[in-house]
Amino acid sequence: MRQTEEAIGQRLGGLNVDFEAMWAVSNIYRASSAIRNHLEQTVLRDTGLTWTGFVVMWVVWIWGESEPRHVAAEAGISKGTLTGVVKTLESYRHLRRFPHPTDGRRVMLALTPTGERLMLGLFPEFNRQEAFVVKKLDSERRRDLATSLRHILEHLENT
Amino acid sequence: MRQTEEAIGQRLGGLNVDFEAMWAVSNIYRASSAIRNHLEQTVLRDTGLTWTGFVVMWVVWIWGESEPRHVAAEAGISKGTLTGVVKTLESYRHLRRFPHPTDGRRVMLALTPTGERLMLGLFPEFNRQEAFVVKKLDSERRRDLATSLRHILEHLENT
DNA sequence: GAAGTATAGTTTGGCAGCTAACGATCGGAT
DNA sequence: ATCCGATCGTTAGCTGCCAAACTATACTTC
Repeated sequence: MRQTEEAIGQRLGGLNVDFEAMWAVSNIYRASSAIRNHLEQTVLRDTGLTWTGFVVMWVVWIWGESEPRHVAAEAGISKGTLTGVVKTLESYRHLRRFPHPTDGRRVMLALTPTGERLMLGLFPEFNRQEAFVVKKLDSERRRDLATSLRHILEHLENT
Repeated sequence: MRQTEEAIGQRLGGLNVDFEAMWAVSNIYRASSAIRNHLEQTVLRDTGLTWTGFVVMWVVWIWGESEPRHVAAEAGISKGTLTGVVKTLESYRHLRRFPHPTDGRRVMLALTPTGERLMLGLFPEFNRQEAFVVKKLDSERRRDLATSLRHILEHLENT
């Protein structure tokens, strides 16, 4: 890691680089990948669920019957991706889709009983691993981290 | 966003949830996705490069001639993924691979002259967008953010 | 009833992401 | 010289990720 910083210093020394921004963005991305891998290799491994599959189930679990565009927005993925993930979760019998009562364009999503049971058993484990991930940060730093990231998200959403 | 928190409070109220950890992890992931999209839709769009394509070129640019497993580690992706991304970058003539002088198992990677020129023009733009991404945070918060994330990364790497 | 505009969700094409297994190569021990 | 264990990079299979285009449906205006 220190070697990396030296190599970067040497190559980019002559340029006018915003290193604070660079490290912030780089670390967000790397932490995100590492966390996803960690969760997929621990809690999610035996379920066959991917990170995104879990998140989609979680959103439907939280909100109850929902519509695809809303679930996609809450999960932070595109509608096209949501369609693909729902297809996968349907094949696992964790989630089902059915027509909207009055609008033929719309679709409703809900967890199956199997999916509900899975979430009840899985979420506490998932949350324990989330706590493990941030274990080295004290409470204040965790809140500051979440707050800074929310500011970034809001800034990008208002662009 | 506030509605989301209310729905979560209602569903998870009876469980013993570490909300700080949950929000920290969730926001890391969402910020990461949003940042990648932003960069792919702005600076990288006209180049045809993906986020990961850019990162791989950047790593080879910083280190000079490199080997795949090293580039994969620096870029935070698996060796299998690195092979696929290198294939894409080779087809764009941005990067080339050639045999290791003495070890038949190993491969060397280097940017082509075209790739070097692209990085010289692209990186300052990329870094400007990185600065834009974190624009709403002051200098101290940016450093704290990068530091907290590095602690998370180190913790996960030592598991 | 017809036309125009908008919305919802799906499909398409292409790229990325992982793990696990594989083939090629290397180095050490015998 | 041969064997064995380890390493390197690639391949296979599967899932996720996007934007853009498409089809079906809804609503408003005339």
